[in-house]
Amino acid sequence: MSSKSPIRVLSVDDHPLLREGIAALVNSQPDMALIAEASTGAEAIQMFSQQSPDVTLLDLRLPDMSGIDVLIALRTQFPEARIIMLTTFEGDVEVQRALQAGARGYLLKNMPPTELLDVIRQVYAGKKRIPPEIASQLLEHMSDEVLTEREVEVLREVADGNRNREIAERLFISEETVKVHIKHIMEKLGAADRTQAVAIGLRRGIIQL
Amino acid sequence: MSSKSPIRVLSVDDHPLLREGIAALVNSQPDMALIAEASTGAEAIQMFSQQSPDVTLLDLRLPDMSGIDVLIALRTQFPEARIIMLTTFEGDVEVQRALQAGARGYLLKNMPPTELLDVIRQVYAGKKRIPPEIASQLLEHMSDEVLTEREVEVLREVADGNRNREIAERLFISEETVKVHIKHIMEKLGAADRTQAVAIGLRRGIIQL
DNA sequence: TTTTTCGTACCACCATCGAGGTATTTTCGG
DNA sequence: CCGAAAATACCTCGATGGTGGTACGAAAAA
Repeated sequence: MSSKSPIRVLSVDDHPLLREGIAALVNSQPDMALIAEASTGAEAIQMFSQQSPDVTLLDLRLPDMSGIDVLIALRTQFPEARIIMLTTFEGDVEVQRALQAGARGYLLKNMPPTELLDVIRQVYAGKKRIPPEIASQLLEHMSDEVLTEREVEVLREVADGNRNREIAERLFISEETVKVHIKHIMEKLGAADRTQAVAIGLRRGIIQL
Repeated sequence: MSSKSPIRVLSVDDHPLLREGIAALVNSQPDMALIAEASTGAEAIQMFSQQSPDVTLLDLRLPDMSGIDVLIALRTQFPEARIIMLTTFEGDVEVQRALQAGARGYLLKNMPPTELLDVIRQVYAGKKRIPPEIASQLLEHMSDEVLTEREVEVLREVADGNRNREIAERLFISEETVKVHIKHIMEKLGAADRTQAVAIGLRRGIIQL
């Protein structure tokens, strides 16, 4: 066992302090080695290409692009990439999209370090690992209908405080169509009005502030 | 200089990985020493009482209570406590409340480590230190009128998707009064309608999801 | 190919919201 | 003790939002 080569880990996060913590943790394990770090999506893709890490820890929020997009880019170029998403929040939509895009793990940043090490080893061994609290939250909205692209777009406009007429102008559609979209959004999210739809959309990670 | 006793630092954060990063960073400095850590507000207060740190790094979001409340509790018991708030977000209201409650510094977690070290030294030396980007954001809303307790309460109800009549029932006031409150809220926040008021309230940290 | 989903659009109708104004009581700081 | 601010309440009225129903073309899935 001690002769095996260590698990080569790439850490992608825009918080230097957190990267520092991950580095200390990973390097303290005899069977792991942090081989590279990145703080942006572009850097992440470059580093991955150069280093071909065994396991990649990927933050969901990066300065230049969404972690999901990095995930998709990496999995497209390197289908066998083993990637664990790391995030502060628990919007179920983000989790769902990450898993669909091929993430092998999904961790909250406030989890105990042993949990992270455990997940790294499991994912390296080819398994998938999602903590129970995230899995259950995911199941809760499993049967929910998903908003379409257009609906998300409209919801964003609503969150900006635009009136139906303004949204219509901005999206080059009629006010009536906007109403239909909003009706569907409220039905799908179980919201009583547009305001609650925005609140739910934010809580579930469908839109961002 | 080398004979001086080091700056004794207490780190309070519910993210073990981040604490690990802070520990590594602080302990790498010859003039600093991390003497204790805490992951909850209660722990933080206990640790502070026991250790009397020179500088305390305090996360804004803790599992048991708000970082602001911890800050207030500490400053009440120990008026000379030198506390630096550390957070992921930039709601100006949080910053303002923290500074009013006597925080000596306010840092975002994605800042470079040298910045943190710098602030620790400055605060230890008795100075206040708020990074320019936070200060400017604060100034932007300096002249804004502040929402009253009641208005915040109403805004929370609005965010939950309640209609005016429902809010009236829940708060035991008339629907007309609710309208007046909402009118004032929109005026103060510069919102076009209730929905945008909620979005702004969330962005500025006036209400939480 | 047929069926379903999505986006588009229109209509009528009622509920709700928001603007504008006035007024009373309480509370709090000067 | 007085003035300002806050919370309460009522009124009117025009603007906006949300419900229900129908419809059609395109694209995607079956």
